[in-house]
Amino acid sequence: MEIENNLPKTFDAESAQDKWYDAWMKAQAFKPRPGKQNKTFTILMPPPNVTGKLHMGHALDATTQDTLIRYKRMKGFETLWIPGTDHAGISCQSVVEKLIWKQEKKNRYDLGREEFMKRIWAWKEEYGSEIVNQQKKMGVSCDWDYATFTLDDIPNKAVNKFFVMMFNEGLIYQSDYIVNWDPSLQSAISDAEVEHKDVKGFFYSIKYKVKEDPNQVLIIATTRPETMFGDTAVAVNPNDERFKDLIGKTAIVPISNREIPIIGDEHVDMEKGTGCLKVTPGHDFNDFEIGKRNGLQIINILNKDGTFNKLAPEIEGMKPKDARAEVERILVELDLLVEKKDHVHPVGHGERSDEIIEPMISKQWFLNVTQMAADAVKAVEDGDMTFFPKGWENTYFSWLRNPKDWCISRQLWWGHQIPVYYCRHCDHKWAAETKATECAQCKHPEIFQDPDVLDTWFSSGLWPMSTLGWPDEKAMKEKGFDKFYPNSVLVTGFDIIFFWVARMMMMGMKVTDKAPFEHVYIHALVRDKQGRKMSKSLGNGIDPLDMVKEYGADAMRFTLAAGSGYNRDLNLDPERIEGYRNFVNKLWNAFRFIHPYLDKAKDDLPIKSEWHLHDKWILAELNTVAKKMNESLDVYRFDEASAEIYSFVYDKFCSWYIELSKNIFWGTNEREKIVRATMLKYCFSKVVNLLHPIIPFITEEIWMLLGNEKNLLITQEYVEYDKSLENIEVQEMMNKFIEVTTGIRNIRAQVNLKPKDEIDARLFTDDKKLAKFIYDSRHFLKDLANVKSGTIKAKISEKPKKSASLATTHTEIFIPLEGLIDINDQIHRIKKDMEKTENEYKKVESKLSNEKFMNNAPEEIQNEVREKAKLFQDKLTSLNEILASFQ
RNA sequence: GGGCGUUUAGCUCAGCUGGGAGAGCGCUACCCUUACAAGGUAGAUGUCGGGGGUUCAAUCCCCUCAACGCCCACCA
Repeated sequence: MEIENNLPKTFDAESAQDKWYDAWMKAQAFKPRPGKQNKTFTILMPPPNVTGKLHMGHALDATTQDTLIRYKRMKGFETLWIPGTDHAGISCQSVVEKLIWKQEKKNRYDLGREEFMKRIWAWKEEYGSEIVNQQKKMGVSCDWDYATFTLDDIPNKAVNKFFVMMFNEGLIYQSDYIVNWDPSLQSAISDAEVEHKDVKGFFYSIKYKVKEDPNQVLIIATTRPETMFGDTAVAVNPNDERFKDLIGKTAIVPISNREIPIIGDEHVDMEKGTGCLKVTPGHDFNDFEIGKRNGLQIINILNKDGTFNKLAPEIEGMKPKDARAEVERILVELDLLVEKKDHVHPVGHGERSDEIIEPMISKQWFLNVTQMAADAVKAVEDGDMTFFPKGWENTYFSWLRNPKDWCISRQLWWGHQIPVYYCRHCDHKWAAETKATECAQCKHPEIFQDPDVLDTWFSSGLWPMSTLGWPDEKAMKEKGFDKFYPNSVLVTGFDIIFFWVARMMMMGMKVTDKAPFEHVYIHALVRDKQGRKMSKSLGNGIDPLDMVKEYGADAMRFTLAAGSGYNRDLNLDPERIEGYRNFVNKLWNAFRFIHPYLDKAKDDLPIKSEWHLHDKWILAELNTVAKKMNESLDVYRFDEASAEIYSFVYDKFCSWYIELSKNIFWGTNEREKIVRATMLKYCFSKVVNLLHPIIPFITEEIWMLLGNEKNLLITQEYVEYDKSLENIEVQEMMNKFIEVTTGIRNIRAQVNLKPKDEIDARLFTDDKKLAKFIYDSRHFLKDLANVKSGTIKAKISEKPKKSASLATTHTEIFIPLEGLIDINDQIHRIKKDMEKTENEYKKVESKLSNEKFMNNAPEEIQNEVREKAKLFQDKLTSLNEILASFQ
């Protein structure tokens, strides 16, 4: 009989994606809704940059968080997933600056602050939402009504409020400091934004004359001779016998012929270079420290754009690279250059601009984080916040246990302008939450606001609160601050544990006294299949949207979930996505199989007495999977959860249960058909339910086709473990049955039987339950291994002669094929198996005969070993029997 | 230099509190069998990085060596 099937042979991912995303939105399925748990579950999405294009890191973020939120939603939590975007100060500003320069050959100063800001906002409005559309393609089920942009009104208020709080507590202060100056951005950037790269350069040895003794010359080694215009001392180690006498004397800086003191400072490494160090406090971090210790003068010889200023007249206007060459030329001319040799050394580069960073003195705002950092450490130590995997707390601690004050000002325009005002009239300086129009002290209207903006992470640190309305009381009420703060879990990559996690902890606890989340799940970083970082320069990036297009969002999500556990890297090979696309398709085709029988299926399971052994088995297996999936997802082991359901679908459901159903559907017993159809529908409902958090689209589609046109799967209750379905006995029996069936197939393959060749199988076992199980399943062996006839007898019975044979630990299998098989080949195979089994037997036997083992090993283990020994023995006996049958 | 981590099948990785080495992909052979060739059936492959120790028993615990990766510090 031909079965009509109007479903397409492959799953159409693309149309399902759009269809179901719209349906979920329409049903408002992403909005928080009280459930049976009577608890909330909140996730805060790490806000992608507005400049951004979706990359694999976002895809992983989206997959893990969406899987969690869908899982918890189905479990009956009142779930809220908050999306948002970040203004990304530096990178966004530089993108727009570059664009304007390209189109109009104008920089931001040409346009002026107001006009430039207008342009950047316009750019943001046009391109800033791109990433949101891309996220939707992947099925993220966040509540878009909560979407927040870091420069929105409320985050803005939050920033000002927090700033003023800290300012008034005296924790925010302004100081001259040596900062990492990015000449291309013309802004200070934080230590953490500086990336050190090895660069090929030279080590120059230069003569510095000593004033007091014209014959004496100090040889100073440096990689940066051009900074000598900023030298304000020469330092030697006070313990260095070679130079001890020089301390207190005066050195003369070459070229400019300035006189500078020779000082002693422990920092100087006697082994390194020549043991003499030129000290340039204005342009070197260590020298800055030396300068502070010794009260040295600071000379700034650089302009903001990184060129030299008039204090270095010989190289004024040059960039460091040219300046270095020029200084070298002059030194050679003056015969002051002793040596120049190749030298590779690390040089700081701006993470975003990739420009060489110049250490430079400037006035910056700082936040004293000493106490906040200590509190943030304590919260984790006390278990108020837990890292998954736990090891990441070390990274967190290592940052926060040695906190350096946070340089929070940036010389940019795009961002939150620092809410500090200055009065031109009375010189008063104050911080205000709302825009000031007159001096807080003398009421004079001639005031101006600090031109700098705050580090992007300043607003990011307040994100868990500001997205829920803080500090606006009305907004907090509307958004349910009290209900959803603290968040349940934060999902992010380890690269921003300090940048973001630590700062949210510090700031959140400062304001609310509570850690902003209970758990932090740190996922892997996505790399290419060779383990390299995906980057533009390597060109090895994989665009998630390309993958979605090619394989479907579900396939990509499953791949990412299957790769996410407690690992640190996720090496992604598109071939893996293809593999899981095949899995998605397998699921689809399994559904196509049951589809024609659905009209026979009842809504409720039949009474237990009607359950076939195979039914009991599949329900027990399904139940086991449900248990493991719940357990795994609870602790963020997406890899385990994926593997469980994957192997269930392939190795249990498709390979056996569906195969075992064909005989029934092709038979004539209508009642059996109804029972089986009901079972299949039931199992399939559970399977798509279990899979939904990971692959939402196909599961929602199948759920509908299973006859649930009115109820969306997204709002169903997640399958949980059910003790009444447990059935270890049937599971064991079925495993043996599978072993026997595979054994028969194995023999068929060995002797090159064609699938069409029918066989007669003679089975011998002493396991009576198994014998009955096989007998009850005898009709199925026709479909499974093309067994036409056969017998099951006790092992003691007479065996057929010269058959193709094989033994398991419980059953001997004989396929009488005399004349068709090579007897020697058979004997060879049996002997080989025997050898292997003997080896295994010896291993366990040696344990049993080991007195120490018998005295020390726990009884449980001893029993297990005894059990194994018996099984191997049984198998050996069987193999001997078979061998005898060839005599 | 300081810290963290990794090393298990050709590739990517899993192996929880020690007790017979696993998965996916790839590979080989046979099969277009009425859900699926994006498939089926069967199969091969590992001194669990090296060395030492603890233990009745070590892929798992301890020490040590090696290789690799990441983070931090470092422009003499």
